[in-house]
Amino acid sequence: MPFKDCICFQLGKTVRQITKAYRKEITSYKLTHGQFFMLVAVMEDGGRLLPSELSDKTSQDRATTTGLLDRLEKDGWIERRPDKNDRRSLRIFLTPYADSHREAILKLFEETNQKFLNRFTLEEWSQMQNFLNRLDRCTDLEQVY
Amino acid sequence: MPFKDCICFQLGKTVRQITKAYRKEITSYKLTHGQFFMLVAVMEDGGRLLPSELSDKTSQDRATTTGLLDRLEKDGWIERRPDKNDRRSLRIFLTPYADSHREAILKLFEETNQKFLNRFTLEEWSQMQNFLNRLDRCTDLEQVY
DNA sequence: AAAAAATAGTTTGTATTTAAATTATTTACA
DNA sequence: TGTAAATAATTTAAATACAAACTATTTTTT
Repeated sequence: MPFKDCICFQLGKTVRQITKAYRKEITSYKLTHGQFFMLVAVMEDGGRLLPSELSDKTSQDRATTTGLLDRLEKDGWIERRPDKNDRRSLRIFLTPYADSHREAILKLFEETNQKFLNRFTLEEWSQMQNFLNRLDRCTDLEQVY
Repeated sequence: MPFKDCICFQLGKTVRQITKAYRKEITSYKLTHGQFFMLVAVMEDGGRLLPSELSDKTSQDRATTTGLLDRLEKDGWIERRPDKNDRRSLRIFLTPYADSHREAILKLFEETNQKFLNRFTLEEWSQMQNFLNRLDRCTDLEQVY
């Protein structure tokens, strides 16, 4: 099997290219694509989520999430506040600045995604999601077939 | 559109998970997944490629390729030799050590990939590739529909 | 209640990724 | 020929990714 037919390579390549396309769309905000997605994940719920919940939601490592939140906080998009019931926990809040850009950012997120979706029929798209889910599920290669 | 239906998020998540599965498979070698893929790309042709050719082949940035080759060289897998015809260029060669592991590594590469392919029919697989290629091609979101 | 285990989040260290700048060399062309 | 443009590879700097270790707190178990 030639290298270019490797599933991991093909997916990786596509992700890198799509990421680049997103980057181009969000240049007006001083955000990396990782920060952009994390911010969208926060904005969608209007805040109050735990870092660990955001970590699950974005499917990213906790340490990675910490770093993204660090930079979003430093740049004035979010704020960490202690949770009242569990002193181990934090709640992530949007700053007034972020709130004032919430609509625009969620719209940009939707529109950019739509540009990709436009290339597929609904059926194709659900087929694609089915494939991806199947790959996700078979991540533990030792499982019984 | 909820965050989890975002194409970029879904692909990214799948890539992270598949990458993790590969990592588990290659633990016997002291290689990261990025180094593993680069090494496979070198081994497939038996060496002599330029860094820029490897960069194209693996769809990775040149700077990234430089870094991966640095570590492969440091760990004794490959060697950079000057190109005879163009003094700007380098040729990447496998060391005897790498050569002695070539068969095993290419086999591991094939087998791991096969474990993923097994979950799909041939038709599904070519459908998936078609989708990925379409996403690749529409990376420039401004192109005419 | 005290000890052990689990959980939330961070830190540390190394690797990867990318854009932008840099050096050295080769090619194109005026 | 000589200068400009292009090419090959690297370096730099900042961000992301992730395993492993760590602190603080809560939950479970004995």
